Amino acid sequence: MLQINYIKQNVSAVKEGLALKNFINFSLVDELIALDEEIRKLKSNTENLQASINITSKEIGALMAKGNAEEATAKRNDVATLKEDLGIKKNALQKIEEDFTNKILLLPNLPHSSVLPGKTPEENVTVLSGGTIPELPENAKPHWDLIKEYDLVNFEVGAKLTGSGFPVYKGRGAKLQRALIQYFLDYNTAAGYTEYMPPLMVNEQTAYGTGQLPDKEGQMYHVTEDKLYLIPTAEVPVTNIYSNEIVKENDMPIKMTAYTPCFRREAGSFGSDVRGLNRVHQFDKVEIIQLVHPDKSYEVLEEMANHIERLLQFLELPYRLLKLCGGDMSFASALTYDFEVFSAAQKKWLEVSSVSNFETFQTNRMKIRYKDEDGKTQLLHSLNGSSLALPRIVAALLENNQQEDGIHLPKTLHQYFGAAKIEKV
RNA sequence: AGAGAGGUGUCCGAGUGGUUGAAGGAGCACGCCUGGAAAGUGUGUAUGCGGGAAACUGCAUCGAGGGUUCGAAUCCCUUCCUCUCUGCCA
Repeated sequence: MLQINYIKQNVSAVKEGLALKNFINFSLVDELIALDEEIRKLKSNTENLQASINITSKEIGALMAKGNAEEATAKRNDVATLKEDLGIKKNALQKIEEDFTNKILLLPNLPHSSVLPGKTPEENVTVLSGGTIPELPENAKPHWDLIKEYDLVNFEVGAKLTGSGFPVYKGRGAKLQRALIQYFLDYNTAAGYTEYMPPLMVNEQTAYGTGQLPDKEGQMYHVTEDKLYLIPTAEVPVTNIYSNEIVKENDMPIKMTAYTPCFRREAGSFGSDVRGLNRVHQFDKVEIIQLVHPDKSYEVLEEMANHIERLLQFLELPYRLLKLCGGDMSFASALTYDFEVFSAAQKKWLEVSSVSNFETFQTNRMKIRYKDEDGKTQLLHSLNGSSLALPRIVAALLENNQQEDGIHLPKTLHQYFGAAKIEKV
């Protein structure tokens, strides 16, 4: 959520930023400023009324104590008049405030000054790349064939149990999941991230904190009976661990990692994007999250990107890093990098990690703050990134490493998987 | 799931309608005392929003939301959470 004081002081910069994010309803900005003025006026109005009521009430108390009932009654009547007036004004204030809140929630975060314009994924910029794309023979198979051939993942059974997009991992397929999760967590904790295991369902307040609500309501599974949402990413519960906290300056940066399944309705997806493991409703992901001093957040963003890049190097996958253009960034993000790996048989770049700096957009909603040297309360910056999302990593690992005698796993996984390759059955 | 008890500041803890934003204690910060430390001692020590150059000041907040009242931490309703017992259960 943007801060109204900032908006008021930087109207044109705000509008430019919104334009970069393809948000062109500028009149909303002007409307918000006008509403804020109105709220201020009404507020001081009601507060003054309340102040005189408070004073008179104390006077009544004093008069009662003295036994001066007559004067007390007179004062009571005064208060009654004031209260009537106050009631009307308070109602008006409440309505305007609601209106204001609903409207300011519609504003996306402003992009960082380095974000380039653009409306579609095609306009993202490749910042760097690494690894080598393997030369596969003509008959190389896409992962959806390999998982059948090696009996690793069964979509049909998943569809029977739940529905499409809920894979059942089996045997070595299941073990590969477990190995990857274990490896990713070890890699993250070695870098100073504290491991968490959060709940997989969150309440409304928590979903609102990281920006899933009200923006992405339809993308989450909703347990209506208990008013809970299945988490679309560990970011939601884990970032909220510090909601409504004032953290000590020495405790920054806060570095957290968590493995969770992620649940996404993916309404509106179709075509080859959803083939095999490319897009599913339930998948495993290890996430890294940092809460940092605002001066450090962009430094930390680079650090997190480096951290993820090294992980992809250990996995020996060909990768590239994209800097997202304004129009392709998420609602809450100020700057986002996407890591993609090349899945050599389907000849496709697949997004496996998204690293973002949200600046104060989330922390403002969650009220995650610290005290600066002057004793003033300031918002932290929040960042997160996947390290990593499993299904597409698995897709690329299977496709890129397929050989005559089986799928050769990268060295770093041998110990975790308990074997150097997945043999043919 | 049923019955009961309870949720107060960083922590413990008092407070059942009227200078209570909240006693007392601990902790913490600064000062005094000390060769240094401990002990002792003095002062200070919540958050949000608004006004003010500042001193300071207004409003709100005693789990959350609503209500009664001139006035609520205190009374009523709703809701969440914690604990104890019973039930159920991995």
